[in-house]
Amino acid sequence: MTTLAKGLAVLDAFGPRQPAMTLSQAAAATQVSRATARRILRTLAELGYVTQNGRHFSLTPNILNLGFAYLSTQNWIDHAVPLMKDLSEQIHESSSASILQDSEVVYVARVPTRRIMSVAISVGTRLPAFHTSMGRMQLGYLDDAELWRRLRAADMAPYTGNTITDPQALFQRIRGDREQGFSIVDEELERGLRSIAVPIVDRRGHAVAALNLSAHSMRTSREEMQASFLPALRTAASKIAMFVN
Amino acid sequence: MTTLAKGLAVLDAFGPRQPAMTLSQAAAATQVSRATARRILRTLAELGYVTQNGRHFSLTPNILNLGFAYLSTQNWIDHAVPLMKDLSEQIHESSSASILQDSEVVYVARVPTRRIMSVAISVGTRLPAFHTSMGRMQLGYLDDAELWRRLRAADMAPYTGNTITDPQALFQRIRGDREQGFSIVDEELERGLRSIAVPIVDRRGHAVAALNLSAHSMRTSREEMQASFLPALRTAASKIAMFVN
DNA sequence: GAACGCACGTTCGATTATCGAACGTTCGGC
DNA sequence: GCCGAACGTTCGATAATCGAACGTGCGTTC
Repeated sequence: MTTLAKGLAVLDAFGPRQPAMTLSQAAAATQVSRATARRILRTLAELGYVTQNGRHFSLTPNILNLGFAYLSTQNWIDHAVPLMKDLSEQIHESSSASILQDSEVVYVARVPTRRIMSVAISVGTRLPAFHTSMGRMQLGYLDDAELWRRLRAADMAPYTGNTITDPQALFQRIRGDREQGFSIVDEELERGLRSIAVPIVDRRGHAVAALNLSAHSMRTSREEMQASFLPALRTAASKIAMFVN
Repeated sequence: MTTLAKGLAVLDAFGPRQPAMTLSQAAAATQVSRATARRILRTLAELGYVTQNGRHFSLTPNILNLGFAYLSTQNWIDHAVPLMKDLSEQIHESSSASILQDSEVVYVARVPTRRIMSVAISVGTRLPAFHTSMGRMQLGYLDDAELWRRLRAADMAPYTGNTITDPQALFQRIRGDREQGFSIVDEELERGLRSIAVPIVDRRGHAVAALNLSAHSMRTSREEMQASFLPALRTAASKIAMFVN
């Protein structure tokens, strides 16, 4: 394990549970010696990524630069947000964009209306790809071998009674969603939550991201989603797609 | 310069201008040898922070984790967003929260309505503290010596004809804003933009952040801001303050 | 189309930063 | 106010790191 890896591990160790850590706590949390933790924290402090008051080290807003370096490389996101806002206002529901990363989707843009999910979704949030509409849509663009690899790698713990956990069933569902060009997921991640997603496809035909709308399952039926959400969602996605390279 | 510092410099080197870099480009951009850049990029790839396709390395969404590590240490932000949304809906204008970092404010939460600024503001965006309402409000909580230090350090390039660039005048303005408990900035950063900010104060009396509302200067007068925006803004800020430690 | 030049990625021994164990220090409990 | 434990710090042995040299692939020229 290199110093760089350890340093990043230290940064990663900070979180809601550990907003501030002493040298020893950081060492324990990242499995490095105290001497190492000391050097790393000193370096990070010099670079302005952490501050030390007393014995406790805590993160500074400077590390936002690192995190947002990724977002700033994805120029299309900037163009997507206003389009998503229009979409959200037209449908009166929250809209999100996410990209697929292994077996998770990572939210990269979000226009919320009222909150319906128990967990607060924001940019950077990760959700299990196999149980979300945006995840399934993007997984559908993988070839069979790769899709099966990820199906085997992911743990299929059910979130609700509706969660599809059978790999074979998931495989067919994902292939079917790809076929029809959209994915609707009904209360598989959370009771009362229904969402619909379409892919954002670049000019080479690759799905670089997915765009969705989500709503209360009681208020919006599957049919209603397909009839009234889908056309607007597709229009927005194709507009956004014009900005991806 | 340690390896950790160089590694972080490489991550930092990625941006809108350089979404993808070859090994040599990264080396040149960060002033390290190609051998060093090679090892760093290999390590970052192993950790999943960058991917290599062909000769080009690019960032993966994993680095968002790093950025959001900071936000997740600031628990109050999660509680602030719904309150800001209420505020924004009540006033029909965008609301933002930011924290002061040296001579810049860093946006940590934002609830947009229609867009009025030329640059898109999002979480992580930085603006010059001395020419923003949120910045001035937080600067007002520094003691004289520290405030003067930052006044001297900042470059005072005017953004519009209204921008206050005289240090003495800025000092008095900041002290006055602190006195009255709010700051209104009129078209100093961008023509047509007027905004009002109040501090978010912890129980020790420190300003941990600022909260603002911004509007078109033509549509909302200074007096109107103070009369109708300020009370709601103050209420929201004091509610948010209850969540800061 | 072949030869050249150039820039790139890669390799390897000298060098330097790094790590584990021992040391001094501070804090909390009794 | 003493003791014990956990903490931060130091320093020589060690292992990762760096600069210079190497081989390779690509574009350019004649």
